Amino acid sequence: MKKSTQKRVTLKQVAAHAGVSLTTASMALNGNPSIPEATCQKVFKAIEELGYVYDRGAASLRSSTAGSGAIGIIVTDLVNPFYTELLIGIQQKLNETEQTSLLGTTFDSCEVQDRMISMMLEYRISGLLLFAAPGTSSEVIKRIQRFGIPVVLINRLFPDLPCDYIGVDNVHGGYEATRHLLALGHRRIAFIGGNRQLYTWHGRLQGYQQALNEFGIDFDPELTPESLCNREEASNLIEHLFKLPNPPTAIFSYNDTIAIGAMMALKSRGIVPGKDVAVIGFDEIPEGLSFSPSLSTVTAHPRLQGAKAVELLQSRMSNPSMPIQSIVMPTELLLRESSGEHLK
Amino acid sequence: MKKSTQKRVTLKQVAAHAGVSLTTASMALNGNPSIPEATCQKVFKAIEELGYVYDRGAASLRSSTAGSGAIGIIVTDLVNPFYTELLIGIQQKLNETEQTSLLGTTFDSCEVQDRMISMMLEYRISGLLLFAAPGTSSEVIKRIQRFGIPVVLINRLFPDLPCDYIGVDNVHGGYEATRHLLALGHRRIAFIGGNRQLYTWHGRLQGYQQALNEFGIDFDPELTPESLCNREEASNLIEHLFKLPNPPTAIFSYNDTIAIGAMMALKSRGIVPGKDVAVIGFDEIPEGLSFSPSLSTVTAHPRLQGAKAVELLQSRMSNPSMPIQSIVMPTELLLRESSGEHLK
DNA sequence: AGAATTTACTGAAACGATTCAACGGTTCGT
DNA sequence: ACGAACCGTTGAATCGTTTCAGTAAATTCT
Repeated sequence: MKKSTQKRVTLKQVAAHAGVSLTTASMALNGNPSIPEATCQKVFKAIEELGYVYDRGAASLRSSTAGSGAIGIIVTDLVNPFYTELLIGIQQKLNETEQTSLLGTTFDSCEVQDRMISMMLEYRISGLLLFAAPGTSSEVIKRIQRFGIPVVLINRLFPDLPCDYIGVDNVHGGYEATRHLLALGHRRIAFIGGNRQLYTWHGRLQGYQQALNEFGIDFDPELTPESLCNREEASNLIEHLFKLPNPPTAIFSYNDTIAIGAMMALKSRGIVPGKDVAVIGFDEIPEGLSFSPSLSTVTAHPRLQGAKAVELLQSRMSNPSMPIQSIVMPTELLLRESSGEHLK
Repeated sequence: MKKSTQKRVTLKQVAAHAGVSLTTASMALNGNPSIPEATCQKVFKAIEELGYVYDRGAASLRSSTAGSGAIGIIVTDLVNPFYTELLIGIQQKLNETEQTSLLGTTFDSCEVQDRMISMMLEYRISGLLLFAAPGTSSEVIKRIQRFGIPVVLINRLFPDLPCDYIGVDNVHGGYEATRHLLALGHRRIAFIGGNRQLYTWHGRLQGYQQALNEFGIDFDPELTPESLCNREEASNLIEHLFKLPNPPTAIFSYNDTIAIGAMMALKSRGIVPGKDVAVIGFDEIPEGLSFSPSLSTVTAHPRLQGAKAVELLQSRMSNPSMPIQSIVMPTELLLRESSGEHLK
């Protein structure tokens, strides 16, 4: 019942308690080399005894150039496990370096994203990991950069915008997946899900087309239906696709979530993925492994990508004049059950 | 190539540009009713024209009682989709109310958690949603409360600690699941995974025992092996369990992640879950629906729970003297394929 | 030994907002 | 017509920290 919402202990009180000046205390706290060990000890002892906690807001007020030290993370949609995997990688890395993060989820809305960015600017983040919502204008990013805040774009590249970027090799991933299906003997291969608003979609489509070309197969637009990235939409796609007079025998899916939705829809129609129809996804989400049949996929190494994104941001933060980096991570074709065997 | 890391525009400049005093500008910004519409317009026009961004750090410096306005979220382990679901619910709610969040992931380590809490205190969060790591001492929470920061505990209740709490009815959930299995004719029912460090584990076990009692079945400690919450550990559990002279015919799993790991292990041994062995999980993660057989589970409505946790924190923040709340959400038995049919 | 440097520390001015007491001017009540 | 109440506005103090310029004592240099 004690209403002891104690007033915050300030550094001034710490200084008094330690018998030094405010300035000395501040310097001791920041490990300024001109403060001798003994004095530091006194200050830290006082901090301990009084239960002092540092006020980052006040601190970053004076040193106006640096931000609060926190880094912002904006992702579009936690519902897609790929983002969760990415976030896990990011958080693990941040834990290592003991950094704090502001998290925002846009749920694919640009307005929400704008609001989020404004908020983060108000909180004076020191850096931003941005997984841009579809339709994001490059102006939005330029605005952040104008405040001197480093930005790392994840999986979404803006032409003509000087900005660090990390992504995966969508073209090669799409190429490898499609090529594998072609090598298995498939000739009607669909590329399903995702949409042309997505930067990654274009790359994966390009790889798909490249492989088709190599095998001298004509591109059939009917086999590349677009969709949002959820299971329900994927189900509709399958519905539509298997009503065609000449349905596909293999499916390369924009991502794993869609692949799983598609496989569920196939199964409910009595079509066995991995046997009647080959399926390959993209991303590598954990669910792909537990699904029957287990999902063959082009892995983007999402956790590693998250970790690398943090590393990139950190090097940018510690060295603002470093040349712009564009990291394209190699993809890897992960063959499991859903891609099936060679056609007889 | 413009090195135009422009200096931050301050409210003072805005005031000058609008032809009013700093005080007036501040009040206009905060919607103080004593500022007439016309003046507000002038100020907002100036804000627009100068590209002013509010500095929350500076603002929260003066009004020392309130924090920065951001709320902290600490979860243990994003790898378990349950937490992701919870986080989705939290983020959706926060988006509605346009609040910013600091996210920390402890990966089940108390030291990391301590560090995270300290950080969040330094950033002066206005409230904390805490999914406490196993082994967390109640002292840690008391410390936060001493700073006058509202805390909402999720799924982990500390006896004798006056603190808001939201969780699910573990006992009833465990009871219903077990009872259902008993009603199907099962008599060897295992309760697998989780461990006694977890508050929720005890509740679920209690419900399990209660149901067994009701059917006059002796509790067999061999049927309640503990484990960490991941698929590999679940697999080991199955390995061990099905080496017993008298293996179980039904499994009630501490959570869905373990249930899925267990079912994968069963399948790889040629045992068909939903037919040879009944399985029921707890939580309701999306993966449970795509798995074959689809996972019967006790849903904790994770997204709703996340949303409600935010609501609870918000009411506490707006009304600090409100009596302590303990919200226990009802569970619901979600019957799908894995629980099977009545034994012949 | 006297000057120059170093060492250990400090006072005071920032940083960008909030907030309180106070201002002159209009309107109201009686 | 006089004081009270109100309105729109403002100057100045304040929050907790950093940082610059400066000081007095101790050490080094020549």
